[in-house]
Amino acid sequence: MYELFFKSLNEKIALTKEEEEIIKSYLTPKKLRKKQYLLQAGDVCKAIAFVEKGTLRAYSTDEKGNEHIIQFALEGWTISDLYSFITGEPAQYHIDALEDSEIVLITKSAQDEILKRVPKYETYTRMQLTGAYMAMQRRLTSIISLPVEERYIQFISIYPDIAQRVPQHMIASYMGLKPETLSRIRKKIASK
Amino acid sequence: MYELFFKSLNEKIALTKEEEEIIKSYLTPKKLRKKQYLLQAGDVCKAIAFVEKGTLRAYSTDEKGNEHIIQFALEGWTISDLYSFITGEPAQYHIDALEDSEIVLITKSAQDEILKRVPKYETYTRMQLTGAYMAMQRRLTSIISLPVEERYIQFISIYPDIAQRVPQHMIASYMGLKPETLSRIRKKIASK
DNA sequence: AAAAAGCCTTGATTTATATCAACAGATCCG
DNA sequence: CGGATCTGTTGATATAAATCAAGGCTTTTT
Repeated sequence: MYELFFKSLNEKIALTKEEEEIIKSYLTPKKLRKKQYLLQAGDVCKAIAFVEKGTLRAYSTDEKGNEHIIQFALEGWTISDLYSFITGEPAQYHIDALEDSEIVLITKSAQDEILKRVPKYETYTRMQLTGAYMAMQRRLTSIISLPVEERYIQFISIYPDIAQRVPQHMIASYMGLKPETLSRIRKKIASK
Repeated sequence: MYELFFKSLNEKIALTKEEEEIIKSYLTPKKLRKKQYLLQAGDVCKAIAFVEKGTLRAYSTDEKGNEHIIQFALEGWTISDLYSFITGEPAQYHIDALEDSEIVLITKSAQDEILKRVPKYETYTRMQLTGAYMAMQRRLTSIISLPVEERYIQFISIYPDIAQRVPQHMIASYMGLKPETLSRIRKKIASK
Protein backbone atom coordinates (compact mmCIF):
# COMPACT_ATOMS: atom_id res chain seq x y z
CA MET A 1 0.00 0.00 0.00
CA TYR A 2 2.86 2.38 0.70
CA GLU A 3 5.48 0.58 -1.36
CA LEU A 4 6.52 3.39 -3.64
CA PHE A 5 6.48 5.91 -0.83
CA PHE A 6 8.90 3.94 1.30
CA LYS A 7 10.98 3.03 -1.68
CA SER A 8 11.40 6.72 -2.42
CA LEU A 9 12.13 7.41 1.22
CA ASN A 10 14.71 4.66 1.57
CA GLU A 11 16.54 5.80 -1.53
CA LYS A 12 17.32 9.01 0.26
CA ILE A 13 17.48 8.12 3.93
CA ALA A 14 17.88 4.53 5.10
CA LEU A 15 15.15 3.74 7.62
CA THR A 16 14.99 1.07 10.28
CA LYS A 17 11.87 -1.08 10.51
CA GLU A 18 10.86 0.82 13.65
CA GLU A 19 11.17 4.17 11.93
CA GLU A 20 9.12 2.90 9.02
CA GLU A 21 6.40 1.82 11.43
CA ILE A 22 6.35 5.20 13.14
CA ILE A 23 6.04 7.00 9.84
CA LYS A 24 3.45 4.57 8.58
CA SER A 25 1.25 5.28 11.59
CA TYR A 26 0.88 8.90 10.49
CA LEU A 27 0.02 8.27 6.86
CA THR A 28 -3.41 8.22 5.29
CA PRO A 29 -4.02 6.28 2.08
CA LYS A 30 -6.65 7.51 -0.32
CA LYS A 31 -8.12 6.49 -3.63
CA LEU A 32 -9.28 9.04 -6.18
CA ARG A 33 -11.54 8.44 -9.14
CA LYS A 34 -10.74 10.13 -12.41
CA LYS A 35 -11.77 13.81 -12.25
CA GLN A 36 -12.12 13.70 -8.47
CA TYR A 37 -10.80 16.74 -6.61
CA LEU A 38 -8.15 16.35 -3.97
CA LEU A 39 -8.16 20.09 -3.33
CA GLN A 40 -10.19 23.03 -4.54
CA ALA A 41 -8.90 26.57 -4.73
CA GLY A 42 -10.15 28.49 -1.72
CA ASP A 43 -9.86 25.53 0.63
CA VAL A 44 -6.78 25.08 2.78
CA CYS A 45 -4.34 22.46 1.57
CA LYS A 46 -4.12 20.20 4.58
CA ALA A 47 -1.86 17.51 3.17
CA ILE A 48 0.89 16.72 0.74
CA ALA A 49 -0.04 13.88 -1.58
CA PHE A 50 2.45 11.24 -2.67
CA VAL A 51 1.28 9.47 -5.80
CA GLU A 52 1.43 5.68 -5.56
CA LYS A 53 -0.55 5.08 -8.73
CA GLY A 54 -2.16 7.26 -11.38
CA THR A 55 -1.77 10.91 -12.35
CA LEU A 56 -2.79 14.15 -10.68
CA ARG A 57 -2.50 17.73 -11.75
CA ALA A 58 -2.54 21.15 -10.08
CA TYR A 59 -4.09 24.03 -11.97
CA SER A 60 -5.64 27.44 -11.62
CA THR A 61 -8.64 28.89 -13.42
CA ASP A 62 -8.85 32.50 -14.53
CA GLU A 63 -11.85 34.85 -14.96
CA LYS A 64 -12.34 33.72 -18.54
CA GLY A 65 -12.57 30.12 -17.38
CA ASN A 66 -9.22 29.15 -18.85
CA GLU A 67 -7.26 26.49 -17.00
CA HIS A 68 -3.56 26.95 -16.42
CA ILE A 69 -1.75 23.80 -15.45
CA ILE A 70 0.92 24.33 -12.84
CA GLN A 71 2.11 20.81 -12.23
CA PHE A 72 1.62 17.18 -13.09
CA ALA A 73 2.37 14.34 -10.68
CA LEU A 74 2.86 10.75 -11.76
CA GLU A 75 3.80 7.74 -9.65
CA GLY A 76 6.54 8.60 -7.17
CA TRP A 77 5.90 12.35 -7.28
CA THR A 78 4.33 14.54 -4.67
CA ILE A 79 1.82 17.28 -5.22
CA SER A 80 0.25 19.98 -3.06
CA ASP A 81 -0.42 23.68 -2.88
CA LEU A 82 2.72 24.19 -0.87
CA TYR A 83 2.00 27.81 -0.12
CA SER A 84 -1.36 26.97 1.39
CA PHE A 85 0.04 23.92 3.16
CA ILE A 86 2.72 25.95 4.87
CA THR A 87 0.91 29.18 5.62
CA GLY A 88 -2.62 27.88 6.14
CA GLU A 89 -3.92 30.46 3.64
CA PRO A 90 -6.56 29.40 1.11
CA ALA A 91 -5.18 27.45 -1.82
CA GLN A 92 -4.74 29.12 -5.21
CA TYR A 93 -4.81 25.86 -7.11
CA HIS A 94 -7.15 23.01 -7.76
CA ILE A 95 -5.73 19.53 -7.63
CA ASP A 96 -7.54 16.63 -9.24
CA ALA A 97 -6.96 13.17 -10.67
CA LEU A 98 -6.49 12.65 -14.40
CA GLU A 99 -7.04 8.91 -13.96
CA ASP A 100 -8.12 6.65 -11.13
CA SER A 101 -5.31 7.09 -8.66
CA GLU A 102 -3.95 6.00 -5.31
CA ILE A 103 -2.20 8.46 -3.09
CA VAL A 104 -0.67 8.73 0.36
CA LEU A 105 -1.53 11.81 2.39
CA ILE A 106 0.87 13.45 4.83
CA THR A 107 -0.93 16.14 6.78
CA LYS A 108 0.83 19.09 8.36
CA SER A 109 0.46 17.68 11.84
CA ALA A 110 1.57 14.24 10.63
CA GLN A 111 4.66 15.82 9.12
CA ASP A 112 5.41 17.68 12.33
CA GLU A 113 5.06 14.51 14.39
CA ILE A 114 7.20 12.51 12.01
CA LEU A 115 9.86 15.21 12.09
CA LYS A 116 9.90 15.06 15.88
CA ARG A 117 10.12 11.30 16.13
CA VAL A 118 12.29 10.61 13.06
CA PRO A 119 14.66 13.55 12.68
CA LYS A 120 16.19 12.00 9.59
CA TYR A 121 12.92 12.78 7.88
CA GLU A 122 13.92 16.42 7.67
CA THR A 123 16.76 15.44 5.37
CA TYR A 124 14.24 13.72 3.17
CA THR A 125 11.91 16.70 3.00
CA ARG A 126 14.86 18.92 2.24
CA MET A 127 16.02 16.68 -0.58
CA GLN A 128 12.49 16.45 -1.92
CA LEU A 129 12.16 20.19 -1.92
CA THR A 130 15.57 20.68 -3.47
CA GLY A 131 14.61 18.40 -6.31
CA ALA A 132 11.30 20.18 -6.80
CA TYR A 133 13.05 23.53 -6.74
CA MET A 134 15.61 22.52 -9.33
CA ALA A 135 12.94 21.07 -11.60
CA MET A 136 10.95 24.25 -11.38
CA GLN A 137 13.98 26.39 -12.03
CA ARG A 138 14.73 24.41 -15.13
CA ARG A 139 11.17 24.93 -16.27
CA LEU A 140 11.33 28.64 -15.62
CA THR A 141 14.66 28.96 -17.39
CA SER A 142 13.37 27.16 -20.41
CA ILE A 143 10.28 29.37 -20.58
CA ILE A 144 12.34 32.51 -20.41
CA SER A 145 15.21 31.57 -22.62
CA LEU A 146 14.24 28.89 -25.15
CA PRO A 147 12.15 29.27 -28.30
CA VAL A 148 8.86 27.38 -27.96
CA GLU A 149 9.89 24.64 -30.31
CA GLU A 150 12.96 23.71 -28.30
CA ARG A 151 11.01 24.01 -25.10
CA TYR A 152 8.63 21.35 -26.29
CA ILE A 153 11.45 19.08 -27.41
CA GLN A 154 13.08 19.49 -24.02
CA PHE A 155 9.82 18.77 -22.25
CA ILE A 156 9.35 15.54 -24.19
CA SER A 157 12.86 14.39 -23.46
CA ILE A 158 12.62 15.12 -19.75
CA TYR A 159 9.09 13.84 -19.23
CA PRO A 160 8.34 11.22 -21.89
CA ASP A 161 5.98 9.54 -19.45
CA ILE A 162 3.87 12.67 -19.01
CA ALA A 163 3.83 13.22 -22.75
CA GLN A 164 2.41 9.74 -23.20
CA ARG A 165 -0.21 9.78 -20.50
CA VAL A 166 -1.53 13.31 -20.47
CA PRO A 167 -3.71 14.89 -23.18
CA GLN A 168 -1.88 17.30 -25.44
CA HIS A 169 -4.00 20.30 -24.64
CA MET A 170 -2.96 20.00 -20.99
CA ILE A 171 0.68 19.93 -21.99
CA ALA A 172 0.01 23.05 -24.04
CA SER A 173 -1.46 24.67 -20.96
CA TYR A 174 1.54 23.59 -18.89
CA MET A 175 3.76 25.29 -21.46
CA GLY A 176 1.65 28.42 -21.48
CA LEU A 177 0.41 27.82 -25.03
CA LYS A 178 -2.94 27.27 -26.69
CA PRO A 179 -3.69 23.74 -27.92
CA GLU A 180 -3.79 24.88 -31.56
CA THR A 181 -0.36 26.38 -31.23
CA LEU A 182 1.13 23.24 -29.75
CA SER A 183 -0.46 21.18 -32.47
CA ARG A 184 1.21 23.36 -35.10
CA ILE A 185 4.53 23.21 -33.35
CA ARG A 186 4.39 19.44 -33.26
CA LYS A 187 3.62 19.38 -36.95
CA LYS A 188 6.58 21.59 -37.66
CA ILE A 189 8.90 19.42 -35.60
CA ALA A 190 7.60 16.24 -37.22
CA SER A 191 8.33 17.62 -40.68
CA LYS A 192 12.06 17.86 -39.94
CA MET B 1 30.12 41.92 9.01
CA TYR B 2 27.56 39.15 9.17
CA GLU B 3 24.77 41.18 10.71
CA LEU B 4 22.09 40.62 8.15
CA PHE B 5 22.96 36.96 7.80
CA PHE B 6 22.53 36.21 11.49
CA LYS B 7 19.50 38.40 11.68
CA SER B 8 17.88 36.32 8.97
CA LEU B 9 19.01 33.14 10.70
CA ASN B 10 17.73 34.16 14.11
CA GLU B 11 14.35 35.09 12.71
CA LYS B 12 13.86 31.48 11.78
CA ILE B 13 15.84 29.51 14.33
CA ALA B 14 16.97 31.02 17.61
CA LEU B 15 20.70 30.47 18.01
CA THR B 16 22.84 30.45 21.11
CA LYS B 17 26.04 32.49 21.11
CA GLU B 18 28.02 29.26 20.83
CA GLU B 19 26.09 28.13 17.82
CA GLU B 20 26.59 31.49 16.19
CA GLU B 21 30.32 31.19 16.74
CA ILE B 22 30.42 27.73 15.23
CA ILE B 23 28.56 28.88 12.17
CA LYS B 24 30.62 32.02 11.89
CA SER B 25 33.80 29.97 11.76
CA TYR B 26 32.68 28.38 8.51
CA LEU B 27 31.69 31.53 6.69
CA THR B 28 33.70 33.49 4.15
CA PRO B 29 33.03 37.17 3.58
CA LYS B 30 33.68 38.64 0.16
CA LYS B 31 33.41 41.97 -1.55
CA LEU B 32 32.47 42.29 -5.17
CA ARG B 33 32.95 45.28 -7.44
CA LYS B 34 30.22 46.24 -9.85
CA LYS B 35 30.27 43.84 -12.85
CA GLN B 36 32.53 41.38 -11.04
CA TYR B 37 31.67 37.72 -11.54
CA LEU B 38 30.92 35.52 -8.59
CA LEU B 39 30.37 32.54 -10.84
CA GLN B 40 30.72 31.87 -14.53
CA ALA B 41 28.70 29.29 -16.43
CA GLY B 42 30.83 26.20 -16.88
CA ASP B 43 32.49 26.50 -13.51
CA VAL B 44 31.18 24.59 -10.53
CA CYS B 45 29.17 26.63 -8.06
CA LYS B 46 31.08 26.04 -4.86
CA ALA B 47 29.13 28.29 -2.55
CA ILE B 48 25.81 29.87 -1.80
CA ALA B 49 26.04 33.63 -1.48
CA PHE B 50 24.07 35.57 1.08
CA VAL B 51 23.86 39.25 0.15
CA GLU B 52 24.76 41.62 2.97
CA LYS B 53 24.90 44.68 0.77
CA GLY B 54 24.34 45.43 -2.89
CA THR B 55 22.67 43.54 -5.72
CA LEU B 56 23.58 40.43 -7.66
CA ARG B 57 21.95 38.66 -10.53
CA ALA B 58 22.02 35.19 -12.09
CA TYR B 59 21.63 34.91 -15.84
CA SER B 60 22.27 32.72 -18.82
CA THR B 61 23.49 33.67 -22.27
CA ASP B 62 22.22 32.03 -25.44
CA GLU B 63 23.87 31.43 -28.82
CA LYS B 64 22.73 34.79 -30.09
CA GLY B 65 24.38 36.49 -27.14
CA ASN B 66 21.11 37.42 -25.47
CA GLU B 67 21.09 37.48 -21.70
CA HIS B 68 18.24 35.90 -19.81
CA ILE B 69 17.98 36.92 -16.21
CA ILE B 70 16.99 34.14 -13.89
CA GLN B 71 17.17 35.82 -10.52
CA PHE B 72 18.00 39.00 -8.69
CA ALA B 73 19.28 39.08 -5.13
CA LEU B 74 19.18 42.15 -2.94
CA GLU B 75 20.19 42.49 0.70
CA GLY B 76 19.02 39.54 2.76
CA TRP B 77 18.58 37.24 -0.22
CA THR B 78 20.70 34.29 -1.24
CA ILE B 79 21.84 33.40 -4.71
CA SER B 80 23.59 30.45 -6.31
CA ASP B 81 23.36 27.98 -9.14
CA LEU B 82 21.68 25.48 -6.84
CA TYR B 83 21.81 22.67 -9.34
CA SER B 84 25.53 23.00 -9.75
CA PHE B 85 26.03 23.51 -6.01
CA ILE B 86 24.21 20.30 -5.17
CA THR B 87 25.31 18.02 -7.97
CA GLY B 88 28.80 19.38 -8.63
CA GLU B 89 27.98 19.65 -12.35
CA PRO B 90 29.09 22.77 -14.25
CA ALA B 91 26.89 25.79 -13.66
CA GLN B 92 24.43 26.92 -16.29
CA TYR B 93 24.28 30.46 -15.01
CA HIS B 94 26.55 33.39 -14.58
CA ILE B 95 26.30 35.34 -11.37
CA ASP B 96 27.65 38.87 -11.09
CA ALA B 97 27.27 42.06 -9.11
CA LEU B 98 25.10 44.91 -10.39
CA GLU B 99 26.65 47.26 -7.87
CA ASP B 100 29.55 47.09 -5.43
CA SER B 101 28.39 44.41 -3.03
CA GLU B 102 29.25 42.49 0.09
CA ILE B 103 28.35 38.85 0.42
CA VAL B 104 28.80 35.91 2.74
CA LEU B 105 29.82 32.63 1.18
CA ILE B 106 28.72 29.25 2.49
CA THR B 107 30.56 26.50 0.68
CA LYS B 108 29.21 22.99 0.34
CA SER B 109 31.64 21.59 2.86
CA ALA B 110 30.92 24.49 5.21
CA GLN B 111 27.24 23.74 4.97
CA ASP B 112 27.83 20.05 5.66
CA GLU B 113 29.92 20.85 8.71
CA ILE B 114 27.42 23.35 10.03
CA LEU B 115 24.64 20.83 9.56
CA LYS B 116 26.59 18.29 11.58
CA ARG B 117 27.42 20.62 14.42
CA VAL B 118 24.24 22.70 14.49
CA PRO B 119 21.39 20.37 13.50
CA LYS B 120 18.90 23.23 13.80
CA TYR B 121 20.51 24.67 10.74
CA GLU B 122 18.74 22.11 8.63
CA THR B 123 15.45 23.70 9.62
CA TYR B 124 16.79 27.01 8.41
CA THR B 125 17.91 25.65 5.06
CA ARG B 126 14.55 23.98 4.66
CA MET B 127 12.69 27.19 5.40
CA GLN B 128 14.96 29.12 3.06
CA LEU B 129 14.35 26.66 0.31
CA THR B 130 10.62 26.59 0.95
CA GLY B 131 10.48 30.35 0.62
CA ALA B 132 12.54 30.29 -2.56
CA TYR B 133 10.34 27.56 -3.96
CA MET B 134 7.14 29.42 -3.24
CA ALA B 135 8.50 32.62 -4.74
CA MET B 136 9.50 30.80 -7.87
CA GLN B 137 6.17 29.07 -8.11
CA ARG B 138 4.44 32.39 -7.92
CA ARG B 139 6.63 33.69 -10.69
CA LEU B 140 5.96 30.68 -12.85
CA THR B 141 2.24 30.88 -12.23
CA SER B 142 2.17 34.51 -13.18
CA ILE B 143 4.09 33.87 -16.39
CA ILE B 144 1.73 31.12 -17.42
CA SER B 145 -1.55 32.63 -16.40
CA LEU B 146 -1.40 36.42 -16.36
CA PRO B 147 -1.37 38.85 -19.27
CA VAL B 148 1.96 40.68 -19.48
CA GLU B 149 0.55 43.95 -18.24
CA GLU B 150 -0.72 42.46 -15.02
CA ARG B 151 2.47 40.49 -14.61
CA TYR B 152 4.44 43.69 -14.61
CA ILE B 153 2.09 45.35 -12.15
CA GLN B 154 2.39 42.33 -9.88
CA PHE B 155 6.16 42.37 -10.17
CA ILE B 156 6.32 46.01 -9.17
CA SER B 157 4.08 45.47 -6.19
CA ILE B 158 6.02 42.45 -4.94
CA TYR B 159 9.49 43.79 -5.62
CA PRO B 160 9.36 47.59 -5.53
CA ASP B 161 12.97 47.59 -4.36
CA ILE B 162 14.18 45.65 -7.39
CA ALA B 163 12.17 47.88 -9.69
CA GLN B 164 13.95 50.89 -8.25
CA ARG B 165 17.47 49.59 -8.26
CA VAL B 166 17.74 47.49 -11.38
CA PRO B 167 17.76 48.81 -14.96
CA GLN B 168 14.51 48.31 -16.82
CA HIS B 169 15.95 46.20 -19.57
CA MET B 170 17.03 43.64 -17.00
CA ILE B 171 13.56 43.52 -15.59
CA ALA B 172 12.30 42.98 -19.12
CA SER B 173 14.69 40.07 -19.45
CA TYR B 174 13.55 38.68 -16.10
CA MET B 175 10.00 38.78 -17.43
CA GLY B 176 10.96 37.15 -20.72
CA LEU B 177 10.32 40.33 -22.71
CA LYS B 178 12.37 42.65 -24.91
CA PRO B 179 13.20 46.08 -23.47
CA GLU B 180 11.16 47.85 -26.16
CA THR B 181 8.14 45.78 -25.25
CA LEU B 182 8.40 46.54 -21.57
CA SER B 183 8.83 50.22 -22.33
CA ARG B 184 5.58 50.14 -24.31
CA ILE B 185 3.76 48.26 -21.63
CA ARG B 186 4.81 50.80 -19.04
CA LYS B 187 3.60 53.58 -21.29
CA LYS B 188 0.25 51.88 -21.63
CA ILE B 189 -0.08 51.42 -17.88
CA ALA B 190 0.92 55.01 -17.20
CA SER B 191 -1.79 56.32 -19.51
CA LYS B 192 -4.54 54.78 -17.39
C1' DA C 1 -26.23 1.49 -29.94
C1' DA C 2 -26.72 6.22 -30.02
C1' DA C 3 -25.67 10.63 -28.20
C1' DA C 4 -22.51 13.45 -25.97
C1' DA C 5 -18.20 14.94 -24.71
C1' DG C 6 -13.39 15.17 -25.31
C1' DC C 7 -9.53 15.54 -28.27
C1' DC C 8 -6.61 16.94 -32.14
C1' DT C 9 -6.03 19.19 -36.43
C1' DT C 10 -6.39 22.75 -40.07
C1' DG C 11 -7.52 27.28 -42.17
C1' DA C 12 -8.42 32.34 -42.00
C1' DT C 13 -7.90 36.39 -39.37
C1' DT C 14 -6.52 39.36 -35.50
C1' DT C 15 -3.47 40.69 -31.95
C1' DA C 16 0.87 40.76 -29.42
C1' DT C 17 5.61 40.73 -29.48
C1' DA C 18 10.13 40.82 -31.77
C1' DT C 19 13.11 43.01 -34.77
C1' DC C 20 15.43 46.82 -36.97
C1' DA C 21 16.66 51.48 -36.76
C1' DA C 22 17.31 55.92 -34.96
C1' DC C 23 17.75 59.28 -31.23
C1' DA C 24 18.43 61.67 -26.81
C1' DG C 25 19.73 61.87 -22.07
C1' DA C 26 22.57 59.93 -18.39
C1' DT C 27 26.55 57.90 -16.66
C1' DC C 28 31.03 56.01 -16.84
C1' DC C 29 35.87 56.29 -17.89
C1' DG C 30 40.30 57.67 -19.84
C1' DC D 1 36.77 67.53 -19.77
C1' DG D 2 34.90 64.84 -23.64
C1' DG D 3 34.12 60.63 -26.07
C1' DA D 4 32.20 56.17 -25.28
C1' DT D 5 28.90 53.24 -23.34
C1' DC D 6 24.58 52.44 -21.27
C1' DT D 7 19.80 53.29 -21.00
C1' DG D 8 15.05 54.18 -22.22
C1' DT D 9 11.91 55.69 -25.85
C1' DT D 10 9.53 55.76 -30.29
C1' DG D 11 8.34 54.41 -35.09
C1' DA D 12 7.91 51.06 -38.97
C1' DT D 13 7.79 46.41 -40.21
C1' DA D 14 8.05 41.33 -39.68
C1' DT D 15 7.01 37.28 -37.12
C1' DA D 16 4.73 34.41 -33.73
C1' DA D 17 0.84 33.22 -31.20
C1' DA D 18 -4.13 33.79 -30.08
C1' DT D 19 -8.62 33.67 -31.62
C1' DC D 20 -12.55 32.10 -34.24
C1' DA D 21 -14.56 28.47 -36.71
C1' DA D 22 -15.17 24.00 -38.48
C1' DG D 23 -14.54 18.96 -39.08
C1' DG D 24 -13.37 14.24 -37.92
C1' DC D 25 -11.95 10.81 -34.85
C1' DT D 26 -12.08 8.57 -30.24
C1' DT D 27 -13.79 7.81 -25.74
C1' DT D 28 -17.29 8.15 -22.33
C1' DT D 29 -21.95 8.17 -20.87
C1' DT D 30 -26.73 6.97 -21.02
